[in-house]
Amino acid sequence: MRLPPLQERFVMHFGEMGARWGVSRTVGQIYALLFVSDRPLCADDIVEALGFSRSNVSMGLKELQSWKLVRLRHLPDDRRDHFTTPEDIWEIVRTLAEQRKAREIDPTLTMLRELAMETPADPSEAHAQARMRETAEIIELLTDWYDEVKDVETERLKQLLALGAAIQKVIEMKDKIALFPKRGAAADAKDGAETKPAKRRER
Amino acid sequence: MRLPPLQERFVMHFGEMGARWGVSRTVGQIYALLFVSDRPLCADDIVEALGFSRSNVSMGLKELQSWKLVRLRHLPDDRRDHFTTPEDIWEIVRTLAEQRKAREIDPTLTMLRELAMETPADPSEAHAQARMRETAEIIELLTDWYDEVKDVETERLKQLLALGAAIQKVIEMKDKIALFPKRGAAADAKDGAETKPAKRRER
DNA sequence: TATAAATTTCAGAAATTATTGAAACTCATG
DNA sequence: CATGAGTTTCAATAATTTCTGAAATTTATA
Repeated sequence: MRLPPLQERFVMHFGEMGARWGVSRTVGQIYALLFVSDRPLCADDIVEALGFSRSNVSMGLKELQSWKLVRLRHLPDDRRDHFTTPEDIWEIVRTLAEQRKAREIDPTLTMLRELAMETPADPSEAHAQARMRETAEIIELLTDWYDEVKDVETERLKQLLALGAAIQKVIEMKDKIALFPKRGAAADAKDGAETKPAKRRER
Repeated sequence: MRLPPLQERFVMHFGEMGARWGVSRTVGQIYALLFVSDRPLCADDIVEALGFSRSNVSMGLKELQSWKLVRLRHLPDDRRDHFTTPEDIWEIVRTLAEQRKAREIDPTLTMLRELAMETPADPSEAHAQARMRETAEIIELLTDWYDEVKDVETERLKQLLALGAAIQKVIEMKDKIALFPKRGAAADAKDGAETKPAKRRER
């Protein structure tokens, strides 16, 4: 590996981390390298920098493309594919969240819903099925939240994050204000959850 | 494997998923089995149900204990250790979040902070270092948010989740209300982020 | 404290996953 | 439409991880 020291440490760390995230060490390192690079890199650049075989790099790039984590670019007077990561790191965060949801959460939820529907032949399965239903409900709550929040624009998102748990105070305030109701219905001042527009349940 | 059909499918699925989550298939299956079981199970029960070797089950249980995902119990008139998962699934969600943060995020943040502090010998590292700094900032924003929200009690948390992106409306409302300021400072009605108590930065 | 049940350790075997190099393929260009 | 740079595929091999069984250790109780 022929790489300046800071970059090398970064790349090494993400190699190890990648392994915990369902990609191989190689793929993690390739991504880390692209992420810190100040220009698009082609496969040969990566071979040069990390010392993997050409074919390994090719497969790694293919996998990163399947994760939508890298972008293909073409430089003038160079036929080779070059790769970059988005300039905007928030975009990367969003892509990661989206992909992990699609690969881990969604299939699990599908399975749980299937199992929740069935009528077990063996009555001893009742408890297990109840737990599966409960799990599905919680996952639905979390993914519904995610689906709502994921499209909030970055600046707004930062505001929400900065508020953190203090959001509770704001909700309490809103509840008090609801004592002067806008529309006909007399709001329940104790429970802030009612204001949600209407539960989505397609997916 | 001697297990009724719904449980078997559930256990199999979580075995595969576990593999994507940094635990082995075996560990995933053991956890899934404990999760749906209506009583505490001992190692022999697990061997019986899943057909792994006794020692494999022992190591799996040890790993689950290191994740704090299972609880040790003792039944009357039985010397064997028995294991359960928490009744309250939200508690499991919290433990998972806590553990994954500790194993994946915290070490990464430490490394990024270290690298961000150093003065690169090679000036070509400037861009890489800038990206690392930016990454550290975003991770800090997210983990600070998490640290604030993680202790919110479950019912409150459900309310927050149910609000979802609609929270923006509440913030806008709060901003308007801030036009009648409580204390001296005249609030900026455009930017809701200022109300945060003060940035924690210990960890 | 002896003993027997329960659990853990650990080195090797088995299974899985990652990596490579050679060959096949693609496709813009002369 | 032939060439060759660039890319991908794939079977083989290397590396890693997981799993096992036998032996060692721990622990409750007699």
